[in-house]
Amino acid sequence: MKSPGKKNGSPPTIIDVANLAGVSMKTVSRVVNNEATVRAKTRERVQKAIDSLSYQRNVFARGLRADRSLVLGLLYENPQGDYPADILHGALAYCREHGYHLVVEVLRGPDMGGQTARFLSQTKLDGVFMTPPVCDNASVLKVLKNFGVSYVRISPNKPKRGEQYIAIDDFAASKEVIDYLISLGHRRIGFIKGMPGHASTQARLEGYKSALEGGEIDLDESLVVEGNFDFESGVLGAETLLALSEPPTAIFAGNDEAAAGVLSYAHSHGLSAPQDLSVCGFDGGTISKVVWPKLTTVMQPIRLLGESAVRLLIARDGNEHKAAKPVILPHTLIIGDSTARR
Amino acid sequence: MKSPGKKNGSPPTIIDVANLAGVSMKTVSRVVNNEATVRAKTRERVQKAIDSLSYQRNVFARGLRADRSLVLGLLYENPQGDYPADILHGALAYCREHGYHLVVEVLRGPDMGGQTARFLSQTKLDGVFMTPPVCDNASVLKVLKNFGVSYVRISPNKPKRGEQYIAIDDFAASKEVIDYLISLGHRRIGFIKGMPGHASTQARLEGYKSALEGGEIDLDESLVVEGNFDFESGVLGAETLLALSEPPTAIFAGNDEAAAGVLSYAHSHGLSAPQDLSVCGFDGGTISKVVWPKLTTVMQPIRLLGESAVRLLIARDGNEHKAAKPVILPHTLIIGDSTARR
DNA sequence: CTCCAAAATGACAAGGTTGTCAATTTCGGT
DNA sequence: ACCGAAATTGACAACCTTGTCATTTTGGAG
Repeated sequence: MKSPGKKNGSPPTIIDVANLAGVSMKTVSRVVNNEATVRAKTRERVQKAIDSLSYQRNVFARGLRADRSLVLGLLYENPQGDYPADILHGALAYCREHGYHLVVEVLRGPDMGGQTARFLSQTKLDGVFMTPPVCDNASVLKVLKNFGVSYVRISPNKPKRGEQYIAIDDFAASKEVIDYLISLGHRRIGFIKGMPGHASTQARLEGYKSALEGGEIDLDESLVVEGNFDFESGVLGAETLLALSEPPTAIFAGNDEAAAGVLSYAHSHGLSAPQDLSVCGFDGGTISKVVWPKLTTVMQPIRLLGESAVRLLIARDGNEHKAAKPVILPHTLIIGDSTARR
Repeated sequence: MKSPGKKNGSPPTIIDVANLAGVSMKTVSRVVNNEATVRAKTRERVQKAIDSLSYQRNVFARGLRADRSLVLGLLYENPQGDYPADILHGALAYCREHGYHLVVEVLRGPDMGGQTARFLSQTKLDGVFMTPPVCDNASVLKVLKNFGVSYVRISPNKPKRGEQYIAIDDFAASKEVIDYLISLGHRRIGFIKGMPGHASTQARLEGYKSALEGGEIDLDESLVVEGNFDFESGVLGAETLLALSEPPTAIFAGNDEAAAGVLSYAHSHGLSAPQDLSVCGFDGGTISKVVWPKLTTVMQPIRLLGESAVRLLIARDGNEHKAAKPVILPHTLIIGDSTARR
């Protein structure tokens, strides 16, 4: 079963297209690469030939000749859980659509910069994108600059003006959650922080504070406890908060996994949610849907994060100094069964 | 910061190595490709030159010239959830280690064979691996054979003797779970099946039956209900089972997600696990750890599945008729908090 | 020591694309 | 209709590796 339009076994080359369209192979190359200096009429004729032969450029020949490799890199630290997996899925889908490949490198330990350097010197990459905490690692960023590799940061810590990054509006999303809890009559709301150093940890805390202020509730520092985005920190956070002399009636955990920890602690101590305690998470992935009760949470478009990162890198690939505007993706407040009127 | 040993900007080529070692580039090529006909002494000299220049062969030039592309493919249907993500992770890691790339293709709808054919005619692949249900799709397998692409099936339905596939021993694992429940004193054990057509669905059911037999418990068909590996089917399964005039004291769901559904149904109907009902899952991923109570489940080495698939493909790439032995990976019974003595 | 087969090595081309730069065409202004 | 500048197109080399096939070297038998 051969694909239609082929005369012999081997796939059509740029020369076949050129012959059919009656132009030189260089002009075909120009069309394929979307270069500007081709007359519309010529372009159309070439495109028709491309379609009729279902020509696809040979990735290897291109990679060999051009300076671009058509390979992008994803750097991250912790390959567990929904978050990186979804990023990866989104990125892969978009890469494939556009003929790019994706290599993944997991960075670990103290010398991330060195690992990055080794990685880059072995693989010629057209661009790199990173999730926290890698995207906030100074030595990694330095190496990337030295190698002249363009990069996109996902949810970075302190993005500089004009730097290319992608994020959601953690501040606003967090504020929405707390506003919702306040609207349900809650006035003592616990907050379990995310991983220290993560940009979103800080932004979500600010959103929390801002919402309290808007609701004319005084901030009680004892209601804000440490955490790091995992199940165990949810358990510990709940333990601390519920041991207070005046415990909270609602807890906003740093993310869904931590919220699951809160639920778990509550259940095992005879508290039922949402009757005795309202719980909110953040992420909106699988976890929020399989725990009982289903979490009220913020849905992040995580796949879209990965997809957007790749889109930006591909758009920039070649066109060196494209304006680098940050991309802020939309979020959605999901009302689950884990929150109730006080 | 350049990598050590490079004189100018561009990386060393096979010619640089040849000059340094005092041989022809062809001989270097032979060493790099581990071909047999190189004298030990020569090989050593070349290897030293390779090391001192930290030469790495250009993937594109190789791909262009050689018949092999160094690209493997992963075909699957449903890119959601832990399972495919973990497969992908394991596969990607091993690919990178060995200089291979990985492209991912999601097949959907009725014409999987046609999609596969289109995919293969566009990309020269050195091998393909598939998860269920793609790996059981007859038209896909036929297309793969027609194209002469070697493939590995993960958890296939009816593997033929001598065919290359990877799986865990679902039968034994399931039996272990039921044996454990029996050892806790349970005698009425509900079983929620997995997705129809999946090999593991059948194997786990057989394991269930075998264990009952071993425990001298008569099979009650009403305790076995349909399902399809998702949360909702766990909810529905629990509803059906718990509505029986003589309901089960323990339920073994098809996988963790379905088990989470069972827990959810139980909780919302005033039953607490494990006191009123023991629940078991299957997979051992994130879900089993974030629900309350933590699930008793079977841990599958999912990442290892992906890694092994790639390992087999790479080993076979080139050496056409390597003996194709099935690979059975080990599983582990994880005792959680969702099961208790009856 | 010579000869021969087998083993080891080398010379050269080919693979499909894009960069460079030269050649040709187009088009606005006279 | 003609000129010159700008736009468009084309010829050819180069990218790096491996397959083919010829050549050289090795090592053992005579």
